Parts: sequence; structure tokens; C-alpha cells
Amino acid sequence: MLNDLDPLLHSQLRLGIMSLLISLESAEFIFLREKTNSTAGNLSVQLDKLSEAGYIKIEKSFKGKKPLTTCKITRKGIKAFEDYVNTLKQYIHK
Amino acid sequence: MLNDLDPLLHSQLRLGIMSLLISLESAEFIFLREKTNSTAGNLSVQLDKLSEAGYIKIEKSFKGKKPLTTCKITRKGIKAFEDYVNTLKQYIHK
DNA sequence: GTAAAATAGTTTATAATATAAACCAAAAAT
DNA sequence: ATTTTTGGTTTATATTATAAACTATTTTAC
Repeated sequence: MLNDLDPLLHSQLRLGIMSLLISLESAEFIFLREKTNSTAGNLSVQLDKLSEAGYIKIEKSFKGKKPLTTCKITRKGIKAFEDYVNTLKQYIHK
Repeated sequence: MLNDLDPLLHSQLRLGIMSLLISLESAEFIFLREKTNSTAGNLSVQLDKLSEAGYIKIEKSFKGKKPLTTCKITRKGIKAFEDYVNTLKQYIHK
């Protein structure tokens, strides 16, 4: 009846990250921090979790001489997000 | 941009409870436990939280000689649920 | 009729999670 | 040259969800 919601996505910050990445395909750490209104620490932790799950890919490089962390959603991440949304619909309408 | 999700509703079990109550208007403890597939202990705790927030009203009576806990969603609960769903839409479509 | 098991929960303890605070290295500004 | 800012990571803490243990009554089985 009510299916389980992927706990990795059922978190405000991680869902926000995924929500942004699904429409952008690529985003920088700072951008994500601003859009999600999160602290750098929290964002760092949650990005790692999404990365470890294979939902996103994180690339660390340099913009000039400053570190630059860039994130992309993976095919697996897109699938997980879509599944999550479909499951959620059982909860929010009807 | 991305508004905060009411943490009281952003929990699988509590959301499930509210989802059921919003279409049923009244449900018994046992019914909720079965439909949400939760343990009695967890359900008891989460019902209390929803009750303390004023999102549901809990009535304890007896069915014959067995205790009977009946739950109803309140107007405040309905409003909170609707707000939650609207906020959630920012996350899941777009 | 009494011991065992089931019902309908509550309370308490534990594990997991999210978040914030503290920290680090390098770069830019004063 | 030292203070501040940038772009993060790591660690500690507070919150949460969940499970386990418990209670009281009530059936059921012997």
C-alpha cells in the first residue's frame, strides 16, 4: 500500500541537492550551498553520502588556484529520484 | 527558492499516518499500524508527536473491554499537510 | 480454573541522522 | 605581514526514528 521512501532521498537537504542536479545536470559546491541555504559542513557530508550511493559524481579540481567541487547526477541517481517521486505520490495525493 | 519542509511531516511514518487520515477522517490504531506497516511502539510515539503538534486528535475509549485508540486529523493538520505538499512540489517537479 | 498466549497499547533504550561547530589550507585584502 | 575570506573537510552534538522491553487486560487451551 504505502511503499518505503528511499531514506537517502527522504532528507530535505539531499532531496534539494538532487532536485537541483536533476534539472541542471552539473553544479558547483558554492552554487548548491546558496540554493539549498545549507552550511558548507552539512552540504559536504550530504554530498558524500549521495556520492557513496552512486547517485551523484563529484569532481574536485581548481578554478584558478581555488578548489572547485563540481557535482553531477548519475543515471542511477536519476532513476532513484524518479522512483522516490513516484512513491511519494502514494503519500501526497489520496 | 527551496522552502523548508515541515519536519513534523517530513518523516515516512508520520507522513503515512497523515496521508491515511486525510482521506479517512478517522482511523483506529490497529488500522494505522497495518496500513503503515509500522510497529506499535513507533506508531504510538509518532501519533503522540502529531497530537502534541495539534495535527491530529487522539481519543482513547474501549471496544468492548479492549482499549481503542481512534485518531482524527484536525483542521490545523489538514492545513499543515497541504502546505507540506505544496512545498514538496518545489522539490519534486522542476 | 489457571497457565499460556494474544491484544492493544506505552515507555525506555539504542541506533541512525542531520546539523552545527571547529578546524584546515590557501588566497585575497588591509 | 597579519587579518579576513574562500572553499571546503572532519568531528562532535543534538535530534530522530526505531526497536526492544514492558504493562495490563483478555482470550484461548488445557
